[in-house]
Amino acid sequence: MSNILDTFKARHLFEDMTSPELAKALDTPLTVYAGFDPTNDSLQAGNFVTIMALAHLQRAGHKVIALVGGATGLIGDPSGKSKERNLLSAEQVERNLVGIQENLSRFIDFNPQSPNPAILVNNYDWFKSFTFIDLLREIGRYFRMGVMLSKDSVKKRMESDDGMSFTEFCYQILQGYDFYHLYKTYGCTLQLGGSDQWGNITAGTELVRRISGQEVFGMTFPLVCDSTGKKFGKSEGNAIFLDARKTPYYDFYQFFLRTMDADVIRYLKIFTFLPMARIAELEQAVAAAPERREAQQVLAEELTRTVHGEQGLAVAKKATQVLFGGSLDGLAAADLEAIFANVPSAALPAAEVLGKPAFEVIAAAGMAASKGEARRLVQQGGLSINNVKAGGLDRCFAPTDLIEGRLAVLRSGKKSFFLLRAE
RNA sequence: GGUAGGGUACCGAAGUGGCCAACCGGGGCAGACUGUAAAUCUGCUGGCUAACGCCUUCCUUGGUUCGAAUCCAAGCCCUACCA
Repeated sequence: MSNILDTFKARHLFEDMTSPELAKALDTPLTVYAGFDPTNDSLQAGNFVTIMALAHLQRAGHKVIALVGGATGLIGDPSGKSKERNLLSAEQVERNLVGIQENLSRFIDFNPQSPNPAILVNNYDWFKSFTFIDLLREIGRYFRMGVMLSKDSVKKRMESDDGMSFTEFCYQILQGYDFYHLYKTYGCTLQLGGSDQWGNITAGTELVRRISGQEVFGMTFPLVCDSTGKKFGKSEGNAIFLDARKTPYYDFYQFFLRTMDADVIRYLKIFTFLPMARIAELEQAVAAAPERREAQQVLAEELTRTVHGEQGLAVAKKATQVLFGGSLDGLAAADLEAIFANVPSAALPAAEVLGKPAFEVIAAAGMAASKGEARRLVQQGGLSINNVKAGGLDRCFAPTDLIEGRLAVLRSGKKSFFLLRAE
């Protein structure tokens, strides 16, 4: 357990800590927490680092608290945001909590029967009855204006054209109080977060110190970017979700399979529990034969298995095999239905498909946002029907394009599939 | 409350009476090259249209004008400084 910090460092999970004393403190089991934003009913790939950090700590014997920011989510964290967020409704947050715990349970053990179960808390539970007066009297007096104003997240926003509202400014007070509350209630003495959370985390450690005189710790991990500097976790502008209803098994698997060579080893360290020796082997493999994408495959498999289980992984791999294996000949409509169970699809009356120009059909089916977009796609040769390129605006749907007379697999570009049913 | 500046397409940002569906950059979507990589190059990126073209747009509402994103008035919102 004493080398948990070394593990973090070796796996790119360590950026900074509030005090070197933390290294010693980690020799005995601590209670640690990290926060998640309930902006959605599913966590995203961007949350993986936090999740993995907590999971490592739990495995090392520390007590883990996952905090869902039901209250702070109602406010919106200004860190790293150039604009104020839309506020969430309380009911929305409530719904999102359920999904988030489900996601977390894939990585972190919440089972109360376990020897060291994690717990999930919602800060709305302690903020809902807090009055403005309570806040000012009990917490506000411990916060110094100079410190608050000098936070990076505040300074940046003040300098931007949009400025900052009081609501957002107070975010650090709420997050700071979270830490105090968890310290008081559960003896929590360590908060984890991304490096963008530094200001909020220190707000907490300082509040605890001022009120109780106790030193508590904060630790941050680097924000994960790919080698071109883009924030990790988005594919073609869309977030990768852990919930299969939002991101199908296939897309989830593919997202990791498409990882760049330059990133894949680092990702293996961060996002998997594979032993470092195994990762070193894979590093060799990438250097020797990058085109085999062995490391990418392992990465995609590991994560898909963890999040979606063996069954989800099997579906994703089968689909990958079929789609990148070339022809769809010999596959029954029922097989395709199963493989594409989570792919966007639409059903149209057969009369609106057969004999109609392909671009009109894909616009009607919703694969393209407008006829103009559909036309563009077809004109530029970006549309494939059943894995065969369909060029030309005059391309029409023929009966032979429908497998068993009812199904067509449409693809735009290389990666984006759409299932069309004719009824 | 005062003063100044500002609100243009997904974002940033030109345009300041007709040549404007609106320069340019980013992003996005495709194509070529590839290893389902990166980099690079090419096309597209309001709606309808095979196309000519037509239609709806430049915060809102009115107005001036043959004609407005551009001028005027009122309103809404944002920012900075002052109070």
